[in-house]
Order: sequence, then C-alpha cells, then structure tokens
Amino acid sequence: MERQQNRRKHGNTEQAIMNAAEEMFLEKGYKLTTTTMIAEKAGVTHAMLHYYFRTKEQIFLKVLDKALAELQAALQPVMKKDAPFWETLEKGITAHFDFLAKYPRLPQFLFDTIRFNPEVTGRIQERIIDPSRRIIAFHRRIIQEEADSGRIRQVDPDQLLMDIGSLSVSTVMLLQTARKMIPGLGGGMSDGFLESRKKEIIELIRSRLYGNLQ
Amino acid sequence: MERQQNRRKHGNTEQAIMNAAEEMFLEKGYKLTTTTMIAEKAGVTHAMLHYYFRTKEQIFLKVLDKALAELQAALQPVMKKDAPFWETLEKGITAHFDFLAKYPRLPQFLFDTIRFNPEVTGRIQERIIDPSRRIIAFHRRIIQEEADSGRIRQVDPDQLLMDIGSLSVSTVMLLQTARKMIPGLGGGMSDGFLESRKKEIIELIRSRLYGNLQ
DNA sequence: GGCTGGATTAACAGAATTGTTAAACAAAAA
DNA sequence: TTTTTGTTTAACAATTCTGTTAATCCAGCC
Repeated sequence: MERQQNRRKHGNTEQAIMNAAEEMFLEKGYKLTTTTMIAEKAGVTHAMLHYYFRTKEQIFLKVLDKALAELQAALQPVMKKDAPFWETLEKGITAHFDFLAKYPRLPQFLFDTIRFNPEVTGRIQERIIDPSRRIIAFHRRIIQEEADSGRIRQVDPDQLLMDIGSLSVSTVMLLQTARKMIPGLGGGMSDGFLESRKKEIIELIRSRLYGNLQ
Repeated sequence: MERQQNRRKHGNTEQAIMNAAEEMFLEKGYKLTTTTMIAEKAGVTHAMLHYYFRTKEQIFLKVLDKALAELQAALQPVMKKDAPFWETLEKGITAHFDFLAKYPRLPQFLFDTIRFNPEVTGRIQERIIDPSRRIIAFHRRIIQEEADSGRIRQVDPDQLLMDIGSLSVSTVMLLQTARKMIPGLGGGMSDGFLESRKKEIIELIRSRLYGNLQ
C-alpha cells in the first residue's frame, strides 16, 4: 500500500491542527485543552501549533469565531413568517432543535467560554445575544398579536421563548452527559431519544398556547 | 480593637479550608481549582491544605460527597402522595425548583464532574441516579394511573419528568450564566425572575396535562 | 548537483502546579 | 521553666504547560 506522505506541505497541517483544536476546545474548553493535546490529535509536534497560530489564544479565537458564525447563521432563517402563526413557530422550534442536535457540544462550549473566558464575552454578546434580540423582538411581536386576538392563550412571550430554548438546550446537554455515564450510548441509539423529545417539546408548547381553547 | 487571632487552632483552619474548597470546586470544577487558590481564599498556605486533607483529590471527594448528600436529602420527600394528584405534582415541582434556586451551582458542578472526573461517576450513580430511579418509578406510576383513568391527557411519564427536570435546571443555569455576562445582576434582582419562571413552568406542565380537558 | 526557503523537530526556558519536608512557632502540659 | 504536641511556614522537588529557537529536513528551482 502506498503510504500517506509523512511530510505534508501547505495547508494540510494547518487544517489538521485547526480540526483537532476545534474538537478539543468544544470538548474541554480553553483551559483544559493543552496545545500538546491538540498537536497530538493532529499528529504533529506542539511547536507546529505555535508556528501556524502563534499562540493558544489565537487558535482558540478562531475556533470560537467559527462556532459563533455557525450559530449566527442558524439564527437568521428563524425570522420568516410565511405561514400561519403556529406553523411558523413549530418550524422555528424544529429548526432550533435540529441545529442543536447537529452541534450538541455548542451549548456546553458557550457555557464554558462565558464562565472561564470572560474576556471574550464581548464577541458572544455582539454576535449572538444582540442578533438574538431582534429575533426575540420579532417573536414577541407575533406572539403578542396572536394572544391579543385571542387565538392563543395569554402568555408572556419572553417566558415562552425561554421555555422553547431551554427545553431544546437541556435535551442535547443531557444526552451528552448521559453518553459519559453510559458508554454504550452510541449515535444511532440516541436518534430515537432526540426524535421523541422533539415531539414532546412541540406538544408541550402547543398545549401551553392552545390547551384551553381547541 | 482587639485583632483576630492570626494563629488559629484546632478546627478553625480546617473548616476555613473546607469552606473555601467547596466554593472554588463548585465554581470551577476539579481541574481548574488549584490548591493554592483554595488556600489563598482560606487565608493560609497551600501546605495547610495538604496537612489537613493530604491531597487535592481527598478534599474534592469530601466536597463532592457533601453536595451529593444535600441533593440526596432533597430527593427524599418528593415521594409522598398525601394529596390529590395535581397538588402532589405541583408540590414536587416547587420543591425541586426551590432546591435548585438555593443551590444554583449544583447542576453545573455535576455536569463538570461527570465530564472531567469520570472516575467518580460511580458515586453519583449510586447516590443520585439509582435513588432517582425509585422516585421516577413512583411518579411514573401515579402519572400512568391518572392518564389511564382519563383525568389527564395521555402522556409519556418519562418525558413529563424530563420536562420538569430540565426546565428547572436550565432556569438556574441560565441565571448563573447571565450573572457572568451582566455583572449588574445581583441576588435580589433575580428573585423576581425565578418567581415568574417557576410560575411559568408549573403552568406549562399543567397545560400539558389538563389543557384539552378542563 | 547544489541552493533556497518554507515546514518540521528536538531541546530548552520560564511559569505554574501538586505534594513533601525540615524548621519555626505557639500553646498547653510537665 | 522546660517539654511536648500539634500547627504553620518557607523552601524545595517533580511534573506539566506554553512559547521560543536553533538545527534539520525536503521540495522545487537554478
């Protein structure tokens, strides 16, 4: 068999380090990830990491920015109302949930970063929190409209959005944690869990809005 | 003014170290807490920590055990059914929520420990997960009874318990995180948030169970 | 074939961390 | 007062981690 080129040139190593760093930082956060661990996972010496990215902080910021960009991109399409209220909301919940299921380590990573790297909270603030405000305002408005017209029960829109957000977030965080405690929990095994959980969350919110009416 | 005794004797130092350790470990987890930080917070040299507790791991286990004991104690009384179903359940939700509001750093601490100290998951398993099974079984039974008799809507009891658990847990975790991002969020400011959040959670569960009926 | 320049490694420096130990100390017992 | 006992400190060893650097390596170009 022809062996892989031991000596990679050009972007190859850089990309390998970047991928390794992404995985490690998402898994363990900034402080508990060592440059040596990243290098090992990428199959190079830790000096390479410093050669390409100068410092641990630099590469961390790149990983963070990438994560924030993905999250930001996922937030955009949630703000279209091209269908009746409930359909729009249900689609929003589903999109939010599916995104988290695809990037299940993102919530914990953000929690970690806010906890232990307060110096970068600004980035999170401006790229996630602030854009979220517009989305929240949008939903707040359409929920309020719907409530005022009596088509759904009276409910504080902020509370409802927190309900949706935290139910989805805790689902993926719980699953990640369960995987640590029950090693036998592979990827396929948890698909059923995620699916039934998503159904339950939607039904929960639907009951909250329409329970006493229809 | 008479000055504090610089040289404390007997249990004084040990207790001071224990308190400092508890605060630091709950705040930052095992690895990110250094014995020097604990000692500093307790106002002694880090050698004292080793004198009284031998190793960092020893004192961590004491802190963990204390936290688990508190959680375990809080789990016990949730299993009495001395009132109609909904009142019992509502009391259970309230107790669970209030406990978490009192120890808001406990969830993150357990998440941390499971993530980064897999060697102690056994302790968590036997003292929390296993006892929880009985409670879950109990609630599963009374929910199932209630559903079968048609007094509440058909619902998967496990899903409902996960709803309750994760809504409360995410509330306190979110609040803790918000405190990091918005420094102006003092203790009193958040009482209102917790109170309205608790009401919403109860209403959410109530709707899920009774929405289409009453 | 030999040169050049980027890529890679090994070795090192400096800081931080856990744990040990010998010496200093303070208070109660003798 | 002297001794004893438990407490505290300062200094040290061993390890780990980040970041630097000088030497080496290799591919393409002359």
